Amino acid sequence: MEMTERKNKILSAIVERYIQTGEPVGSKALLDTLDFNVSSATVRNEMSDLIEMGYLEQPHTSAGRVPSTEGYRYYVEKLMKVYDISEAEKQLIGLKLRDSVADPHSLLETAGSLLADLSNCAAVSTTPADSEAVVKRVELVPVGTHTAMVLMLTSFGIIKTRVCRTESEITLDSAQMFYNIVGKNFIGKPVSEITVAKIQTLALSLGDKALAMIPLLVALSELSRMTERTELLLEGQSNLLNYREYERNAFELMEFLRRSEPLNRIFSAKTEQKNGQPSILIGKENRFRELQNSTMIFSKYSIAGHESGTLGIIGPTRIDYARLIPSIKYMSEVVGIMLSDNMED
Amino acid sequence: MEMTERKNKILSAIVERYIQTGEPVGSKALLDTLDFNVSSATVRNEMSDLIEMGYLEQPHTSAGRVPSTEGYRYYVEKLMKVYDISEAEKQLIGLKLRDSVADPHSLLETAGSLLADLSNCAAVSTTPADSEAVVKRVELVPVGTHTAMVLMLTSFGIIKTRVCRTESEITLDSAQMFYNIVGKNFIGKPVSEITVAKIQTLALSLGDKALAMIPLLVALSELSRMTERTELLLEGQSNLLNYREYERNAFELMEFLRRSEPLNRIFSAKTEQKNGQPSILIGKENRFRELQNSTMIFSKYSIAGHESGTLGIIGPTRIDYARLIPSIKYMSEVVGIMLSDNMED
DNA sequence: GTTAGCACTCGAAAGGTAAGAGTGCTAAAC
DNA sequence: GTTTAGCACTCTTACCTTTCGAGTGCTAAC
Repeated sequence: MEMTERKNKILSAIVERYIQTGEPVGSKALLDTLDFNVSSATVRNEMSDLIEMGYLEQPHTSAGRVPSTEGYRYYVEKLMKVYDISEAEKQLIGLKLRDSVADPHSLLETAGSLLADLSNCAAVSTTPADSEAVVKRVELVPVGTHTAMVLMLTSFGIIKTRVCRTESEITLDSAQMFYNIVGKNFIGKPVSEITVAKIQTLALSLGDKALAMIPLLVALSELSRMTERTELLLEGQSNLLNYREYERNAFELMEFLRRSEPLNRIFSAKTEQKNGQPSILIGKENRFRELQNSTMIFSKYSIAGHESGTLGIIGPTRIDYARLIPSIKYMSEVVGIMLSDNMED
Repeated sequence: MEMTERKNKILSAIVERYIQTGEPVGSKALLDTLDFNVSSATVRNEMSDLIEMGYLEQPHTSAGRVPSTEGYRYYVEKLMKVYDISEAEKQLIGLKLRDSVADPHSLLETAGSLLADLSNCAAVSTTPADSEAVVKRVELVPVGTHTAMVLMLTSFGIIKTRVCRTESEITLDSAQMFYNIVGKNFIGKPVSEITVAKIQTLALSLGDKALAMIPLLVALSELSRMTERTELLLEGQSNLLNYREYERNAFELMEFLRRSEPLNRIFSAKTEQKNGQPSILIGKENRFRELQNSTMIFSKYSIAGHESGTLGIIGPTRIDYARLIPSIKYMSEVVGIMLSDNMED
């Protein structure tokens, strides 16, 4: 069967109405929405075609229709008219984000919470990570006789610090030694090369100085791990409780979101992020059972051209695609720009 | 009416059974639990006395009894036999916490998530804060030509850092100038004195150098704000969804927890934390409507003798007091010790 | 191809009944 | 005076039935 212009309009109207109300849509209720005059019977005929084509579903015989995963997909790809994000919203986003631009973690946290409020869904974000990052600079800031802060700057402009304690006193000499070791072995190398194993071999060659150096070097390797590994931030989970569709299994979904590995796997899957458009996974398109009643929309943000992290939302399938897709796109762009700005020079 | 030994035992049995099952406790059901032989009628008589005394409530005539706020309070103060926290649990806590001892934020996060798992409730914790902290040391670590990291160490051993960007290039001279200004005006002073207002007056006396200094000084003032202000961390909210008592209003409670001010107000209220015991607020004892079906148990942790933050849980009133109170106490002690250790010297 | 008409389906809401848990009271037993 | 058996009573829960209405699918006519 072919999609006709009228079928398109009807499907579109059903999806949009269902997104609004969350109730199955009946043939009569649609009539006011449609911009052409037909009877409910005609609409019914069209609807039953749409069911046959797989775009609609019927919870039970005497109820209205509900879009299927395929229906949403068709709507998103062919029918939806994407709203332009309003100037006011842009302003708001810019303002809020600028407030916490200082460190990536809090920027992503703010972005997530903003997105959660905007969408009435749960928002997820990942802090920037890059296993290909290269160590650009390392500093040791003595803070006490036995305490120092190790600071690492990577090629992507991300600065990470870690306080560390040593058994033996930190002297000018030992600091110098640390810089020597770091300069010779780590500066200019990818963070992935700063491993505990490597540090152990290094320690062997240090003799009795090893004891003083090891805690500092271990701290450095931990900084490297932090740079490689992304942190997953979750905001506004409680928003999900407002949806009928999660009445029964909100706990299951929330627990799922807490375990960050599956989400990370989704994000890192080779999703074809077509020309900068957010990725969308609707209902049954999700591989994880826990998400099959949900939709995820997410977008990678790039720091200086490198896809470094992800920003997105999770909600029921009847999410407001037309409004939220551009918001997420815009937000991830802004986040990327702000983080890129931070690494200037 | 007087409490008798038998009334005590009955009340105790009711509370403990209700904590376990969450169902109103009937007179017959109690008989097996009691270590003396009476008929259900006798128990009923005692129960109706306990209702008169305000320790029990009846959801409706033909249901069993449920402890009232006063009933729990009496149980907690007079009847409860506090379990000793097991060695295994101590070990587990120590192990998990040691893993993330590096920075206070992640330590508190781990502690909260541990507590949430342990209790099956939501856990809250606050990062250490002290408005009386004194600036001990400030460092400026240039990171790029226009980027530097400002580091502040306070008397309580807490290190905070912030990346900051300047319009004009950061030179050795400007760094020296920064150190001079800081040394003269801020070192040894309470963080509360580093205000934007103060910085503005300072800037006036700097003439054309002001432009270079202001971003750095503002960063410093922001660090001070961060030191004064605590951050509230929330873990395991989704655990609450498992309780019947939150079926209706889980959303309300979660939203309440998200707004951190009320919780901060509760924590900072002059709660008589008697000889190191955790504070307990049961049901109606809570001033906030949203918490009147809940119990909070929380304990302050001290860094080097100063109460610096709070660690606790929020759950239904039928929380396992006897097991959780010692856990929270122990955990807050350990957290305090670990954070104090960090500031040694 | 469209529409009016109508029988039909099914869920949600409302009412009615029965079962069961638990009570409160009374009067007798200890 | 305390304890207990006995019993009528209360109230919730579950289950069943009925009713109502929204919405359908089909047919025949336009």
